[in-house]
Order: sequence, then structure tokens, then C-alpha cells
Amino acid sequence: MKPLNQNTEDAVSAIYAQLREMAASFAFKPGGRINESALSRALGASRTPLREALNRLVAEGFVDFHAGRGFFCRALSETRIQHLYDARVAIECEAVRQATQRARPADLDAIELALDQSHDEYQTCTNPIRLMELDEAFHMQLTALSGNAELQSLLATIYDKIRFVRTADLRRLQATGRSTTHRHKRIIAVMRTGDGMAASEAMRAHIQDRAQHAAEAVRLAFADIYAPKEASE
Amino acid sequence: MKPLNQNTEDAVSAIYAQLREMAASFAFKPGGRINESALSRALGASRTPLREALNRLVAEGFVDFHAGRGFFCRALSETRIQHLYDARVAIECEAVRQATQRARPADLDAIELALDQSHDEYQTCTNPIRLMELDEAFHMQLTALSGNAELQSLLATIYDKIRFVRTADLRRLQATGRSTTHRHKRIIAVMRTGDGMAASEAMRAHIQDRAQHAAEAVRLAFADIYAPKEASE
DNA sequence: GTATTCATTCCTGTATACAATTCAAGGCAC
DNA sequence: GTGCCTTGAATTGTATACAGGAATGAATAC
Repeated sequence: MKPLNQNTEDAVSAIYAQLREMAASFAFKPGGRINESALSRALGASRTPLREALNRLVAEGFVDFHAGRGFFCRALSETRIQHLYDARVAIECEAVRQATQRARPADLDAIELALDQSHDEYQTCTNPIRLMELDEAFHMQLTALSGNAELQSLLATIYDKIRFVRTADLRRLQATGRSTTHRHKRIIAVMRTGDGMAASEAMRAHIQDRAQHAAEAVRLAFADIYAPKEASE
Repeated sequence: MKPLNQNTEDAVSAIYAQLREMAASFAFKPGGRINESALSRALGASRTPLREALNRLVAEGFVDFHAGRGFFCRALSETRIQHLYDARVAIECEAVRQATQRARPADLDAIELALDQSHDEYQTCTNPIRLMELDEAFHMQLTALSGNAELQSLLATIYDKIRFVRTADLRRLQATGRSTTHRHKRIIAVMRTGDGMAASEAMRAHIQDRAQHAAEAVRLAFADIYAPKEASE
């Protein structure tokens, strides 16, 4: 009958979540310094819990820390984006492979149902962030079927890092009137055959296809990032 | 002509490194609470930088944080070890695949030379930690050939987590008079053929083989972890 | 003897203060 | 005009203090 004392943790953990969201949406200028005092005031907390949250982000690679100079928003170079997509390939391909062996038909049915249900929203959705969430949900659900919590948490961190790029990519994909739904369903179809290797390769092809387009989207995305920022400052 | 002011960072970063080492060598009782005051005294620092370092470990999954109750050493269940080994498979297989395409013969020569040079030490070495370092060096070098910094840092974190288990495993392997050197050389040989897929599968087989033995070693390792600890407390 | 409640003690969570260092701007020499 | 030095403000790094919960153990009721 405890009053759910998680509100205690919320202080530092809420800051962490907020910061992670801000980092994913590029609220910080890439490469720029993060002013602790100003940020702590903006978040309504003191520097101590803020710094603790920032240190978590350092460990996850969202933020760089330089001795005596403070925390810096980590820039996303084109090379790094490619590396992150390749890391995605590594994790998701293995996860799909395992999931193919472990998942029961009912599990795959559930994912496919979710795909169908979100398809309409996907087609009509005008909010690119929502688009990205729908897409990401599929990949996370599929990875969850592997039953491997480590793979899931590694993947979640990667998705957070490339969220902005993916949003830009999916926005452009939708603008051409296409969607990822049928690509996703094809992966499920391969999984149903029980051939983990083939499913893994299907996932690889899917991600690398998106990586190609993402590389293009990056250039446009950077324009989005930098242009409005400079105007607002 | 600055006196290399990295000593400023050293305070928090040194604590972090020390903590990571302590976590890898099971200086903390798995599942037990970490007393901040006592630990800060032992490390000769105050609680503030200690907590910052602990928060990095939280983000990396070495340590659990429970609201209002503090930091806890994360226990390594047999399931989690299996998951970590599978995550290793995901990352190293992809890394080897990429490395096979990217690496020049000279790069492979260098790794093979390192293997040969360490082989003697490997055979006669009585320190299991050194054994593990030699083995780990090969895997990290190979992954570095992928040119992907993200894969490298993900792998480094995983290795830190399973270090104790691997030490136990390799100790037993050596006790049977065998070594991993020739297995490693076989992987290099496959890479020289340029077949990334085959190299990837070779790496998979190698890691999964060790995972099997590690699962056995875990039971013995746990005896090592718990028995002496209880005696010393 | 067992379980429950209460009080005490310890420990965590966060704010704040202060020292140390970095960054920036202005002035000076050349 | 350019480059360097100096000085001042701003920012980081860490210790410490204090408030609020949580864990522990004793005491009591059953």
C-alpha cells in the first residue's frame, strides 16, 4: 500500500528523460556547450541532479564531456549516422534471427495486426514525429520478440540517437506517397517461414535501404537544424 | 604550455574508471546496495562526483538505481549472461562482416602477428586476468577493423560486463591445455577469402561455443564470487 | 512464539556555497 | 592593423549541509 514512491526518482529521472528528448529533437545546438546554470533554471532543478542526468547521457554517447569545460552536445556527422545505422543492422538482424526461432505464430499475428491498425494513420498522418514513432514501434516490438533485454536496450539507445534523421527520412518517404508498412509485412512473412537467416537478411536489406535514403535526408535535415537555430539566436 | 589540465576531469573520470574496474572484478556484492558515504570515503572523494560516476554506470547497465533507495550492483543472472553473449554475437558478427570488406591484407597480417606473439604468453600465462586481456584484445582489434566507432564502444561495454565470466571460462579452457589462438587464426583465414558472410558465421560459431562453456563456468564463477565474499565479511 | 507497530538511526536527494579554472574583452606594444 | 597580455566575469568542480524517506530493531499485543 505504498504511495508509489517513484516520485522520488522522478526528480533526476524526469530530467534525464527530458534531456534525452531534447537531445533527440536537437534542442541543443550540435557541438555547442550546455550551460548548466541556465539549463537547471529552465528545468526548475538545481545543478546537482542535472549533472547526474548529463552524466548518464555521456555514458550513452549523446553528450560529450570535456575536462573543466563542461558538457557539449554531441554532433551527428554523416559518418557517425552511417555507423549508427550499421549498429542498427547488427542488433536488429540478430534480434530478428532469434525472434524467428522463438516467436510463436500468435506473436507475429499481434505485430501484423498492429501494423494493419496503424496503416491508416500512417497514410494520413501529417506529423512526422508520429510517423517515426509508428515505424519505431514496429522495430522495437520485433526486437522484443527476441526475448533479449540487452539487445532491446542497445537498440533503444541507438534509436534515440538517430531519431531526428529518421524523422526527416520518413517525412520524405511519405511525401512520395509510399510507406514502410508493406516492407515490414514482408519481413514478418519471411519470419513465418521459420528461416531465421532469410529473415535476418530481409531486415538488413530494409535497414540499409533506409540508410541510403537517410544519408540523403541528413543533408536536408542539417539545413533544418542549423538554419532556424541561427535565426532564433 | 598548460600543465595538462586533464587532472580536473580525472577526479570524476578516475572514479568512474575505478568503479568500472571494481564492477568488472565483482568488488561489489551482486545485488547489494552501494553505500555512497562509505564508498566516497574509500575513494577519497565526496559524494557528488561519486554519484555522477555512478550515474554513468547506470546508463551502461552496470548498476541499478532504485528510487529513494540508492544504487545497487547489478546481478549477473545466467539468463542475462546468455543475452550478453548474444549481443556480442550481434555486434562482432556484423563487425567482422564489415571488416572483411574493408580490411587490407596488411591489417590482417598485423592482427595475426599479434596473435603469434602472444601465443607463447598465452600458453604459459598463469594469471587468468591476463589471459582474458589477450583474448579480448584480439576481438577488439578485429572489431576496430570495421572502422565503426559505435560498434567498438558497444562491444567494449559488453566486454566489461562479462569480464568476470570470461575470465572464469578462459581459466578453465587453459586448464585443459587448449587455447583460443588457433580458433582466432581460423577466423582470420576465412576473412582472407573475402567472404564476409562466412567470416561472420565463423565468428558466430566461435562465440557461441564459448557461450556454452561460459554457462558452465558461471556456476563455478558464482562459487568464486560468493564464497570468498562471505568469508571476508 | 509470532506478528505488528513504532521509534530511532542511517542513508539518500538536492540545494547551495565557494574555490578553481576557463572564456572574453579591452588595452597595450609593436 | 595585428598579436599578445592582462583583467574581469562567468562557469565549472566539489564539498557540505540539511531535509525527507527507508531500513532496522525493539517493544508490545495477541
